[in-house]
Amino acid sequence: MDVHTAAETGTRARTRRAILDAAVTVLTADPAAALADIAAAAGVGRTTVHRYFPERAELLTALSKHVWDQVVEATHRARLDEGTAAQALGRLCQEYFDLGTVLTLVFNDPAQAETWDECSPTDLAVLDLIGRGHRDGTIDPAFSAAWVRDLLWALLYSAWQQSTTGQVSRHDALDACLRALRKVIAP
Amino acid sequence: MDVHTAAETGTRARTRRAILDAAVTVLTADPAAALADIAAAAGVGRTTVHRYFPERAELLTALSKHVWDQVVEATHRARLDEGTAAQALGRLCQEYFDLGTVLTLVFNDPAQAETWDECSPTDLAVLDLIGRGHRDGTIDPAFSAAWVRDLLWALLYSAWQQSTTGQVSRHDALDACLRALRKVIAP
DNA sequence: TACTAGTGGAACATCGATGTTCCACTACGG
DNA sequence: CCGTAGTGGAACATCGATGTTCCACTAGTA
Repeated sequence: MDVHTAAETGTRARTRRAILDAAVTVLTADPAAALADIAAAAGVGRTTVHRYFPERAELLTALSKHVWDQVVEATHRARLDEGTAAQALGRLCQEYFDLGTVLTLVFNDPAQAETWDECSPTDLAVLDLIGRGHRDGTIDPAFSAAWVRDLLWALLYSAWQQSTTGQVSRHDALDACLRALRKVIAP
Repeated sequence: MDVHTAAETGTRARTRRAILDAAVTVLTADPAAALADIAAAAGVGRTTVHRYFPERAELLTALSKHVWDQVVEATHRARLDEGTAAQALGRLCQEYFDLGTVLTLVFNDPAQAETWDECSPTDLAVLDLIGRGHRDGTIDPAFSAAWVRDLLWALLYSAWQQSTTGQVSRHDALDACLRALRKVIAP
């Protein structure tokens, strides 16, 4: 069957996906959740989880990669090199926001820090974008690139917080997030 | 001896304090850390930890209260009713920043959420302060009170992040944090 | 000096999460 | 209809964290 090299068959891919999605949901709520909880959330048996990810660490690694791939895609969709840097940063903010609380998972997990490499191409692209904003005058040079990047994440975290606790609609949360971002980076 | 009602003797108070401080440090780095790690960090035996906090949950509760007390004190020191609301919010930001990463602990712990009551007097005082800012014209009314409060935490988180990773000095991190805060809330 | 509070460590029992094995069941394509 | 991929569940072994008990040690103090 050569399962390892070829793409997995439909059923297997679907089950694998279901487990990863459930893991995102459950682990976001409780990073120390047991595999049994994840299996239940995915609607599969605990045995099946072990069939796809023999060890917990492997599930976490795959999960990290799963989320990471989404980040790379989202960053790509934001077309960082089009328009002014401030506009591109706004698009990036929207794209990341759509990924949901997923990101807080890997973002806060110290064990997966190596996967979330600060020097990854994506992170560098974001820093470059902010540097471009410093030069094209659409981002306040008084704030360092690293600070603006961290600020972006912090604002997203707040926005997710607001929309999760149910006080605010997703749309309003994103709107406030974008307005705050623009105000801060405005030169 | 009536240990329970009277204040604890010097030695006991000191040991208790050492355990709580160590717990803050260790649990901030890894929320799932074992009691043995906390004991080691505190420089006491694991048995001693159990002597002060028979169950892990009791340690977490005491820890939460420990941190919470610091927040209440910091809020008080910020003298929220003096000067303009924007000035007071700046002072509050500084006071909270000085508490360090301690706050991210309770802030992120879902199990301790009830202690961190959203409707606590302190939280209400902060929301009132922002409301005052809306009226006295020093805080942009386009941002709701809850959003500004969450924003404050988000900025603090970023600032701590920056100063922890060692790229930026504590002073510079706080400075950037305050400047960002002022820019966002400026009407 | 003797007494006591406080401590550290060894040893043990317990519990929950993890990982493994095995078997029965179901869906599905030949 | 039969064989196979995929699955669920029971049962078991293991491991680490937790909680408990007991005893020996040390620093103060009457």
